[in-house]
Amino acid sequence: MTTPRAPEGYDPYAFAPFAVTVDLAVLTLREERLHVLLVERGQEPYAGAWALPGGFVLPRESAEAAARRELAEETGLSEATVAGLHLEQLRTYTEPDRDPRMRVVSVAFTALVPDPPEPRGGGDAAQARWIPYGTHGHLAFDHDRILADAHERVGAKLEYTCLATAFCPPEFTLGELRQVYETVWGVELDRPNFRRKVLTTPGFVQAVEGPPRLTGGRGKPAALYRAGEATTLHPPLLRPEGRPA
Amino acid sequence: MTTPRAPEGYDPYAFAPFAVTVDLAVLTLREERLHVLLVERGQEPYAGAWALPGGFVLPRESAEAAARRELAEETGLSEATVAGLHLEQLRTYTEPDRDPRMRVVSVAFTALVPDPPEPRGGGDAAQARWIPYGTHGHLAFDHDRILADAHERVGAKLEYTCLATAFCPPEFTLGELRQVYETVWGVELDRPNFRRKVLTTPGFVQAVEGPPRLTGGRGKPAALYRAGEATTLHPPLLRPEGRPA
DNA sequence: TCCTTAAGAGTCATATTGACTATAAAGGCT
DNA sequence: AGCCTTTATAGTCAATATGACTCTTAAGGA
Repeated sequence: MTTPRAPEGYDPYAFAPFAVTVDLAVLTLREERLHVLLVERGQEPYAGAWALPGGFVLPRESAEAAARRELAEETGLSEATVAGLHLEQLRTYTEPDRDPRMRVVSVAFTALVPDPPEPRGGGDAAQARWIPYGTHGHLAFDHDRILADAHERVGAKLEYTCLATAFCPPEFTLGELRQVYETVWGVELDRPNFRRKVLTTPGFVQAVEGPPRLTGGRGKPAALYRAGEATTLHPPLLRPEGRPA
Repeated sequence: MTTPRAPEGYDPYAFAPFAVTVDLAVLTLREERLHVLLVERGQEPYAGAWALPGGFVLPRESAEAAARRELAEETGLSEATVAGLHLEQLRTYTEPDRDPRMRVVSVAFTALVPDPPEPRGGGDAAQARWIPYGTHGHLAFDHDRILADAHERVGAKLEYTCLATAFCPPEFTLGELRQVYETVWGVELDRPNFRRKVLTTPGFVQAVEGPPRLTGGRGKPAALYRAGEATTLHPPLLRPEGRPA
């Protein structure tokens, strides 16, 4: 009846103080596999377990700023580089017992990184490493859930946005772009059909002028493309089989 | 350098306490228009302005539980009814100055309500009302942004999920379902094509047996349907014109 | 030189959509 | 009663988009 209603009637005793953190699901492609940046915990609880990188939101900082700061710290990338990366709020995790020590609300972000650098080991006893997605056991806290949510979200957004280019360097081949879809979705796509779809979607990619070709390894050299101005795909590029689960 | 890293090294002085609230964008359809549930603020700041309903998250409560509790309080619907409504986390708003008094992080939710009841006036001086979307002026705090984000999200999810049925009562006609799309998107849809799409999408709706028809007003009586078991639409039901903006 | 790998150009059948036409079945009016 | 308006529902047809393939080109490796 007299439960506090916000934003009227701020009573200093009407709310409990919460700690607010950010957790990052940092994804990248290495050697045709999806990898996640994980840190090994040095302290209890969950000492020795792997966890998503993250940290406290500072008193005068937004969650997004905190996430970018942590991302730079954990990956060793410069602030300027990190400023250009795709970083997106995923969801906020608020279960009262998600941290056994105290009430912590965590704003989770998904970050996509092309060309992953080796992470610098954390200043503490913890190490940070790129781990192939799915090969880590159970993560600390509710990070299994966060990571699964991130993977699902990224997979879904590949269908109807141009997100895939965020996994690629500034210039890329259509083969590399197709690899993104195949790796995240775990399926094989038909090359000619994928090519047709990408090239006929206005604004998805734009051809790079100049030396029109580049050879990476085996096979015929491929043309290079840059990300276009479009952000959404209409019509979408749907996964095979239909169901997005 | 020695910025606190979570989840290791919890230092009680390493983080500032935040207040955590929920804000609700409660949407419904009344008389072929999209309406949003707003409360009038009785106190400073923004006294007299309209705002989204919301309130503090209690010490042992998840944000989702807080949102459902607030939703029941503001709409006057029973807890059992509210338990069945579509409630979905939208995004978390964390700008340091979003509340001029103190640091408040707000987890925003979108709720969809069929058959809207008149809201009960709040216990305080504030009143709660259904307002046609777009006819409210500027809302308090960053609630303009939250409401716009909610509208955009709902519009996008209509394309590739079965969300539209959440706006409808348990049994509805295809005309009512089409109204949802037309109202949220602000477009007119071709009746026969819409019908074909809905009926050929497996699991979107299921025909109601028994008295196969019901008359609401003018025109030929329409058959009744219930929401099906499907949650996603494959292929999606895209907005006309392409662009989702 | 031959084999393998991948890019890139096409073809063809099918599936899905968008634009329309037509009929049916109600209520409101005159 | 007779007509007009409104909405539901059944179809048709052409334009698109997609999925499954084939074929050629241009590398690298053995």
